[in-house]
Amino acid sequence: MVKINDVAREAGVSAATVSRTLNGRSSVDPVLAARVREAASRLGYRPNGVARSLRRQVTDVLALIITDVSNPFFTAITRGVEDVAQSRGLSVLLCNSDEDPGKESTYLHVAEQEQVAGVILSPHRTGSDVAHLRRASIPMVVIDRPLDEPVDSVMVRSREGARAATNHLIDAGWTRPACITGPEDAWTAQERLEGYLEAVREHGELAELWVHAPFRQQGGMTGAARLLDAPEPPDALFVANAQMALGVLEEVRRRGLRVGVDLGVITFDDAPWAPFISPPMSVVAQPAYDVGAQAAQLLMERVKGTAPDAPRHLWLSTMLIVRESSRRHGAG
Amino acid sequence: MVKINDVAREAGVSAATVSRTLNGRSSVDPVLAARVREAASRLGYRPNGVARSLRRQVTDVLALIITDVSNPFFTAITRGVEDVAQSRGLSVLLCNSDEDPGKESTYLHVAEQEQVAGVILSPHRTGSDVAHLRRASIPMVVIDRPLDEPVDSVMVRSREGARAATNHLIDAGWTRPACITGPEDAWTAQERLEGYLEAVREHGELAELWVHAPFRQQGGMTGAARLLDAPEPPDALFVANAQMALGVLEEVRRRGLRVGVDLGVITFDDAPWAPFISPPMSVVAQPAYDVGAQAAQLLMERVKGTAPDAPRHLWLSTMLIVRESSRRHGAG
DNA sequence: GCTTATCCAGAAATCGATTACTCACGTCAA
DNA sequence: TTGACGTGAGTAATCGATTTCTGGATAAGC
Repeated sequence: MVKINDVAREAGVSAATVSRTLNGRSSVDPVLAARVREAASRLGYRPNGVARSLRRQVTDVLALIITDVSNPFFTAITRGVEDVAQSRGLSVLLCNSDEDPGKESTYLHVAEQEQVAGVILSPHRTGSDVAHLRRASIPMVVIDRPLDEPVDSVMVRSREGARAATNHLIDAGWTRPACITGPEDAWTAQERLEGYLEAVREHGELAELWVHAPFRQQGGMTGAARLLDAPEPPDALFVANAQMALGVLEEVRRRGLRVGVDLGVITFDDAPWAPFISPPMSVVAQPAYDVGAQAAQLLMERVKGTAPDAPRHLWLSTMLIVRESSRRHGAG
Repeated sequence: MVKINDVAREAGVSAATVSRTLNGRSSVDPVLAARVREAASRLGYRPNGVARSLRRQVTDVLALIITDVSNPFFTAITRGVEDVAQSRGLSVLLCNSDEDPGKESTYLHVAEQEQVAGVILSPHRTGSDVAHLRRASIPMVVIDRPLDEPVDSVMVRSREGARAATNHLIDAGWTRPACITGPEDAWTAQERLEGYLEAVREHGELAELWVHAPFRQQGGMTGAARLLDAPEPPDALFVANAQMALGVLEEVRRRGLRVGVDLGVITFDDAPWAPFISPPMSVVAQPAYDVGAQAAQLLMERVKGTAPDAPRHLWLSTMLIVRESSRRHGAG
């Protein structure tokens, strides 16, 4: 490895001058500067980021702590974060917490230890412990779920989306809509259930049918099975995320039910495949990429110190996209 | 921030003893050790990872440089890498190069600057410049595509998979199978095209029909359009990745063609939605998660120095999964 | 009982950059 | 001509942990 002193020797100046030249923070004689630059490129000098970070007390790294990149919602968020970070010259440390408070807290430790410039966190519970980050004054932006702390956040109006989806099912003529939502301790799961319940209650007379299940394909399967095995099964399902929706489809198919005829289905998340399944899936689209990009933006401002003291809260809206799975077709 | 000296003072010992106690590399009087541990936990001491990395000359971070996390193949790889890394106490720096040599090389710089423990790279071209990493003696594992360097690699037998897929189309009764593959300069695109050509040539008499297009949904659309607009269009398509396949479906649908009747389709990558589209998509499944997990494993051995000098090359097999889209159904 | 080996804690060097401080040299104004 | 001031380069301190070096105390061996 070629170090700053090697460059200094090669250029016949001091290390300080090399540093000043390369960082441009203070003026350097053009002649020396040229010599430094020439020497640096001849030797292929690349400053040691670790040493720099230690001295400057900040790194060029953001930590992104989410539950699971495989979830298309988070995949898109990740892309959004990475794009913004990249454009600002930062890198992203990807952390999957898998809804496991232990993993989440391990990663929060890591973020602190590695002195990341900032953290984007999708907290498992509203009580996630970020005291350490706060103490280390590492800026943070929370996404997708709230946190009991005064920090910036970028959220999605889940509840409204859920309500709209459920209302749409009812308007389409389904009479027993049910909700398959995520785990009880997941805020988004609760919100979507709430939205469902609001819609159902607005219409009176309707049964309130729901189950909690893990936010995964398997969860969708078992959730659907439990609902459909009930004495009075639902005739339509509002599903709380895309991965679950695939499980629901699996179970529905296994039972030989026809989506759009025997059963209406609508789900959260406009996964890229939604238009192509049979029948095309109606969805509540979340602006996932934007959630990531905006969160990264807010974080950058905090990192640079150009943000106001008070925490900012962005609420992004969902969009109801009606395709076929939620429409009621005659059974012919 | 509480530092090692604070702990030392609190415990009434020297910083060296605190370090020794907490790292357990050398023996420390049990009484002192207990005092240190107690002090550390009372103060909530967390060693500064940057300082540690500077001294130890390695970080606890791996760089994963891929083209795009949004591609389900890479999403799964990412998960595989992250799981193994996490179990070994390392973190993953996620880098999307978007098939852009510039971005790729920027990220290789970052990896070197940040002194990552190792790099997992899906190189854009076989000539990607990793000389710097080599000079910095940062271990590396290459995935998905080869590199003109003697480094560990984990690859997929793409060509065989492509051949099997094409043979399957032919066996199913399609007479003019075509291939929609990735960009000309992408190795996997070439390999899959080669596999297609091998199969076609084995059968003699068959037309060789193919187009190159970007490995994205849009690319699949335009690729399909170009093929289908030809004077003698194909009657079956072998598509080189999942994202393109969605584009192909879009175009096919736009033209009112029926998959499985007017047109056979099979694609690379068993995306989670493949069974659920209409008709269910036949695929060549790649062991994506394993590619990531194995690569991480190999890398860990290199990092620890327990690997043999000679580079190791793992070749993982694909699996042909026949569903409906590739079968030939009567047009009635 | 004396010498040698062993063990362990503290002092100090180290990792590689950045930056506060110091000082030499020039310029300009009085 | 001299003093004040400004510019810019070098010296050395600094970031916070790890680790080598050093020396004192104890144990073992003859």
